[in-house]
Amino acid sequence: MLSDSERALARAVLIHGPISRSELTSRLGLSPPSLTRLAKPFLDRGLLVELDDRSDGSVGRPVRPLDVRPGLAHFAGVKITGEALHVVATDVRAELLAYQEVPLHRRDPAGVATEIADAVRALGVDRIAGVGVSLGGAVRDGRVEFAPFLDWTDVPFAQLVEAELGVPASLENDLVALAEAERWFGLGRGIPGFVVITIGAGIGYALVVNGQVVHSREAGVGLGGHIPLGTTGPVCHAGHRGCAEAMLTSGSIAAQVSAALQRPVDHAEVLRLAAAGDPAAATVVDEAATALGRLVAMAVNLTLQPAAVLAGEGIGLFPLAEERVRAAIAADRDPRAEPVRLFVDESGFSAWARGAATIAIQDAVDRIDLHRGEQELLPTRGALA
Amino acid sequence: MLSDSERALARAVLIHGPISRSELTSRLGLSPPSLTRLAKPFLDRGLLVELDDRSDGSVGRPVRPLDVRPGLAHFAGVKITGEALHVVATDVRAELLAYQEVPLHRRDPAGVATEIADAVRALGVDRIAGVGVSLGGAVRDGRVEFAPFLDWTDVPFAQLVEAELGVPASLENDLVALAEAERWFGLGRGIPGFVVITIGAGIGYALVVNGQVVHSREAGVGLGGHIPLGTTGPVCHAGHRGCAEAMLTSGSIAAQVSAALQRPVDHAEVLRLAAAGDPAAATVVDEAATALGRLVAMAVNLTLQPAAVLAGEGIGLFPLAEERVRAAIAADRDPRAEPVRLFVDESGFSAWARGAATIAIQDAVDRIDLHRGEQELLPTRGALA
DNA sequence: GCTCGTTACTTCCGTGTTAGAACTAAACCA
DNA sequence: TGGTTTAGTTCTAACACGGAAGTAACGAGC
Repeated sequence: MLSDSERALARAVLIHGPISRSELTSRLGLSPPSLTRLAKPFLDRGLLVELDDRSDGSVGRPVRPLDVRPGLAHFAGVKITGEALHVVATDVRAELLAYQEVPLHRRDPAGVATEIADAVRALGVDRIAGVGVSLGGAVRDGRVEFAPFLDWTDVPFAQLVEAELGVPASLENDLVALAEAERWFGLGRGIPGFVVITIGAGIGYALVVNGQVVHSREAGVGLGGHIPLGTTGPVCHAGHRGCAEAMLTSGSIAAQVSAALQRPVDHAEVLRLAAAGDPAAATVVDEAATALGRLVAMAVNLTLQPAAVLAGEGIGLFPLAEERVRAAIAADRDPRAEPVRLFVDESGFSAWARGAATIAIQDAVDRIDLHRGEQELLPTRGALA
Repeated sequence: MLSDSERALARAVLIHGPISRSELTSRLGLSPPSLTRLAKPFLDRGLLVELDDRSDGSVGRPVRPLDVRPGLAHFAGVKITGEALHVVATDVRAELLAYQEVPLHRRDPAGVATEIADAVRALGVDRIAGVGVSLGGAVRDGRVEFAPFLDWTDVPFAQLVEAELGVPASLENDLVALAEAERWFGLGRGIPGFVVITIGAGIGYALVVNGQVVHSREAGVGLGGHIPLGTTGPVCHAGHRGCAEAMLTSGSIAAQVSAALQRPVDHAEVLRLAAAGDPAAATVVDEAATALGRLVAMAVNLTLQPAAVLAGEGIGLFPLAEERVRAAIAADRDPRAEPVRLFVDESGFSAWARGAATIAIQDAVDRIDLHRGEQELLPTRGALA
């Protein structure tokens, strides 16, 4: 519906706005006349607005930056895990308006769709123009091809959610969605390539190269989890010693400390103990930090991308042992190579749902039709009611 | 000089030709009228020709495939190592016409340029339209920014070679050039993404994602070489035990077998001994094969690209222990993931020079001017004389 | 306080690229 | 011999783009 240039303009303003036309010309490689022509329909329809950004002191005519109209629409994002739904409402830039975790009672597609609809409605955010859903597994064209933790195969899940909520639903793999969020609105904004590593219940991995998330059949499989990182660590459920899963997942870290202390401790308590100086917890956290550094180093070495975004609910160990992580990266990296830029997304679980919302936002941009209808980003009135 | 569509057409015919206009429409996303219009100037100037590909049995009007005019031009490719020049002459599709290795006597830029010019002329191939030069190090815009093995810093080497030979010279990092060759004319043709791993005097690594070679400041540094692959192997010159360099380079393999046999053997002899069943050589080769498999598995896991091209002068060990390599890959890979497609370029040293020639070919395509001059791909008469 | 320079943006218009519709070309087939 | 199928061409209208020139809105300097 949008031409390539129109879509590029919409994305650039969404990601980098407020932004002047003159900066857009260099960023998009278009001439000033083209910018005027392209921006007009967006302004006419009220999708974009011109800000009155009065003189900043420099000479010349002041800029009239373009921005997305405030309050244009809201979006919902839902990450499905085996036990719960993590649900967010965001604005058009994926800024959080509300976040909630609700337990998941049913596992069948129709039941999950119903619970998603209830949870999104319960956020109490109006004017939701789209909902994004992400989960671990293989996803294509709105269908869940394969989701092991729910035991789903070839489920047309987007249309189920769409039918329940009455707004367009978008479906994506959870790691691809997270990578998209970091690329558009997150820590990776403006960086052409980076790896995304998440630690939590499992190890997640995604990759951005040349400003594009690598979509691969591989994305749903969790290949990063079994990279060998040490020879002394515990054994993961697949039988590898010292692999990423064994060294870094919350469960494995908690189990190691529990064994050392002879009492059950959970991951959060491990971090508290380590921060308080408990030697057993500190040792495990230090080992994990070294393993994380090795994983980052291998990933950036083999992808040729000298930047990494760390995220996930288990990333709390990073602040406790940042020096160890950086030392391990440096040890596995050629000193002539660029230093690795590390970005840590400490938002935990909500980062996943924010990723899902980003997918909904991206799809909404692609649905804009400048030649028809009313407020294109918004659903029919009362759809969520 | 060429528009985007013209360049896309030229590249598609070069890479996939002979190819019909109708197949080009779907490949380039253009309409039949556009194909007619775009192809005409190429045909008029004699750069492309229509083949008389008589009826293939199917119904309908027979196709008139487009192809590059036979014998349109030749290209030279030169790979510089510390001790020698590897020089090839090729046709426009980087098919080898001649190959020669000549020892390098001088190390200064002007001297190397002179020896390159002599070596290219000595090939005795006429109508050379461009020369490509590749070497290990950081390269940009025809300048060698940094080449440790020659001790060069910021040398405008392309213009030196151009002045010596009188034909356009192109300069590129050796691994990027090799990856470009595999992508356009080699084993990776038609595959959207793959990793390139070379073994020989060193370990080389390059990456193709979304049909594009990843150009990175990192490319010249050799980051793949110190990936840890085993705990039992020898120690590399940087002090890592069991890293890719220690396990896989020709020198390290020869040294291990020499130590075991108490006499000096070179890499070629190691392969002969291993093939003949010598236990010491076979053990070292098997260990190397396992390490190679681990390296491939890690690279494909972390780049999300389920294909790998293996090349380099040390790849002779692959046929001897292919099963070990594949077993090692499978062991480090999730069984749910796609099987890794392995391509082995056994052309040894000439693959490097062919990569350099590919860079010259790519640059020649970009130099085509349909609105001026005579035979654009060819240099002024007698330039090489 | 007027002009001048500077930067931002717009209007006008010519150019070049694109694809739809209709057409021609060249085969097989009944 | 005429219908069917596939390939490719011609004609033409739409349109996206940028160059040239014009307008807008500021600060600076006299």
